[in-house]
Amino acid sequence: MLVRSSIDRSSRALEDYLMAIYRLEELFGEARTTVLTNELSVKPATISKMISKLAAKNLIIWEPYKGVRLSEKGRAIAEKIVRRHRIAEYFLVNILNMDSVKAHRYAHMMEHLPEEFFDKLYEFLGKPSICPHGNPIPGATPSTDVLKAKPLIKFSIGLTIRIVRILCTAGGEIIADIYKLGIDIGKRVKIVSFSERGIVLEIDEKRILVEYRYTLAIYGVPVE
Amino acid sequence: MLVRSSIDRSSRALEDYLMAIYRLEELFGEARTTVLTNELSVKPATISKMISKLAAKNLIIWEPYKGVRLSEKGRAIAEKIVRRHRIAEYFLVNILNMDSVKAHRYAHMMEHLPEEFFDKLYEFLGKPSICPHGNPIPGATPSTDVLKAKPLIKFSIGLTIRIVRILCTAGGEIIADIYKLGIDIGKRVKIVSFSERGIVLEIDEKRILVEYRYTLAIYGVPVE
DNA sequence: CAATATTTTTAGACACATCTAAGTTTATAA
DNA sequence: TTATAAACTTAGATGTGTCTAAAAATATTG
Repeated sequence: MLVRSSIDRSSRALEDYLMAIYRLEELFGEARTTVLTNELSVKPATISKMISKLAAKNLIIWEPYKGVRLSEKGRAIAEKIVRRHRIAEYFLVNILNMDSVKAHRYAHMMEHLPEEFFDKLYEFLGKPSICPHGNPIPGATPSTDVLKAKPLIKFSIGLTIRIVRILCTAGGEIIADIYKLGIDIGKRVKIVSFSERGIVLEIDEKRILVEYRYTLAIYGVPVE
Repeated sequence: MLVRSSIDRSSRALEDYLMAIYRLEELFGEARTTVLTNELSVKPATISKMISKLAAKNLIIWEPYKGVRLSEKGRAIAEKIVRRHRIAEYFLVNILNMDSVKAHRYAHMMEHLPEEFFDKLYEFLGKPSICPHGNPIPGATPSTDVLKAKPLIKFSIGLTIRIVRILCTAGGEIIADIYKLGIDIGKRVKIVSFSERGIVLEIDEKRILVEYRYTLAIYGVPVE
């Protein structure tokens, strides 16, 4: 079979879909068609068609009209891509001095480069264990903080939480919005109350309302 | 219009074709269908079809059954990609310690990443003026050596030449073969004679025959 | 709980780069 | 210089990922 020397076209879409599903599963426990629509900038009909292909390849588990989750096989592939993505992000932020939102977008373009590139890059970077958003790089030993961290929504009123990681979606809009609110890795926030729309947080002596769709992505640990 | 966050598919093929034509033009003065076939690992019919598309877009000048050359417009695009390719190669060899043949292959996969990535990377690398194969990085000020260098085939018998640059093709087979012969940037070779098949060179006190298709790619300057 | 709105899927068309097969042009050799 | 070989192009088919339009399932609301 002939092999183009550029990045293989066929595996690209597949990897993008698995990545998107991985992220949504991380956030919501499952991936719905409409949400994938935003993640992949593609019409619902396209998502449906691709979903049935991925399901036929046993990469995902599909309950029609309900949603999809990754199979073991699919998750294994997705985790490889997540690793590449986070190594790329680390490089873009810490070596090339890109802001972390832009880095996220560019990392998405780099994540289809071959494994060996990332092995070399990872070596050069000194084998970091987390990406700039605090998310663990698969393969590295995660810190206890990262392991213990839970989404803000899981903590009770009154607790002060140190932000440890922020989950990312494909477009990067969610992380951009979150950083705009003044939330960042290492910052401390206090859970003030739960309203209908979101969580009221105290951060830098100010109170802000953070919508639930964001608080699902913000992981932290209680401050002793 | 919807925009995928991954690298745009449509521009990929176009960029690959322009790059291949650029390289063959550099080597042979024009690009023929059969040769493009090797460069792009694609059947002749495909080359023909793509050539007529590129010609319709005024990116190349096409004389059917004769060959193609880049138009001004096409050359401008190709030079951007060449720049990206050579910056990537420099990074892969000098920072990630890849051997230069493999770097060439990987650079080919990276060369479709966006301009800004390469601007940042170029900055980080200290704005080098040549790639690891000695080829100038467009935009940088080239050294006089690079400007004066000519292919070995242009020099007369008896001259000693210092190798300055080695032109590359897509697959990287040519550079790999050349390096295997013991030829490398900075080395001195003496033009012994011209045979039917190639040039007899004296290198490291040994005489070797280098086929003409290789000598076209090997650029050097006479040693005073 | 019935009507309506939203989400999801199916069906079918399209663009794109590729292929094979066949025809045309150019080059080579007897 | 004609016959044969090689290079190149055209025509038409295929696979993949996308789209629109319409149908089906699920969720929401009066």
